[in-house]
Amino acid sequence: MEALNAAELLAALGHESRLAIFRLLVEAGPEGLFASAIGEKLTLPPATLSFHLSHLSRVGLIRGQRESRFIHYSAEFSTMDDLIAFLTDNCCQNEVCLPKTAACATTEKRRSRLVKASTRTAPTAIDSE
Amino acid sequence: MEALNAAELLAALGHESRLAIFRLLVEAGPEGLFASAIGEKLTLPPATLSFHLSHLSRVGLIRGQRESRFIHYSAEFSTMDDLIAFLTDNCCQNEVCLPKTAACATTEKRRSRLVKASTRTAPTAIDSE
DNA sequence: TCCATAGTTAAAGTATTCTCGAATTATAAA
DNA sequence: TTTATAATTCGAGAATACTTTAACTATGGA
Repeated sequence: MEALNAAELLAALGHESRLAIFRLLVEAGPEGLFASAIGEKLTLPPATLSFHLSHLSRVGLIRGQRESRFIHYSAEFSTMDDLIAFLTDNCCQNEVCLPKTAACATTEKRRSRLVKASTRTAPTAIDSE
Repeated sequence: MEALNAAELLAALGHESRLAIFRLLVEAGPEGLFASAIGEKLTLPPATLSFHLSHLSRVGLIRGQRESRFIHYSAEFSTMDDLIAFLTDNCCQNEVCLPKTAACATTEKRRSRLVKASTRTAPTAIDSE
């Protein structure tokens, strides 16, 4: 996987159709789904579906693999994980967070998996493994 | 806070400047920062900064509060938390995830805090308390 | 009151993204 | 072969989003 921009990942998910596709694949788990199944569930025209699938693939959130005439898509869980880690990393300057902010509480657990890539004032890239 | 769309939250974060603003505020913690301090750190023209601050405010990711001549912004941690919960909710159909997918592992911990709002094929809203 | 500062809003131009029909590629079956 | 199916790429129009200058509002101090 390439070094990628967190903003790019978030922008990719920041669209109803792409988010729906991604959630479908997250729910489906490692087995994933065929493109046609996704298209049926979401009733998207083939060209539109393909556009969004390739966008999600490009940023590394999903992965497609041809199987005979079909293409089999699955979520890239590690990318999602890196993204979540990025969002919560260095939360509250690593001080103890307020009771409500569970997001911060998980930061420590994720930290070990985190590839450090963000500078403090210009957060930019996530290097995946 | 209003019922909001997860895609809207993600789209709001899916822009370099807004993500940088948000991360700055996440790092700053509950104390937050003045708008002017954000502008200086990121060197954004006032109008541009204001545009992005109001976008982030509108979707509920940050909050601004006037303090004399300054406006004091802080991250809405609960919104970020809801968003992360949404992303990982129902991951792998709640089966045990592969070793790598820590995002799934945290789903259970977050579930208790989750306001159920997503339908399976058309994920849409996050109701924040 | 008048001026300076912090920040927002308005408006308009520019750029980017989204959608979907039509054409195209890849595979498989008749 | 020829035909059918699964999916992608092309291309052009429509819709959104981004940036910026200029004008405006709000607050505080001289």
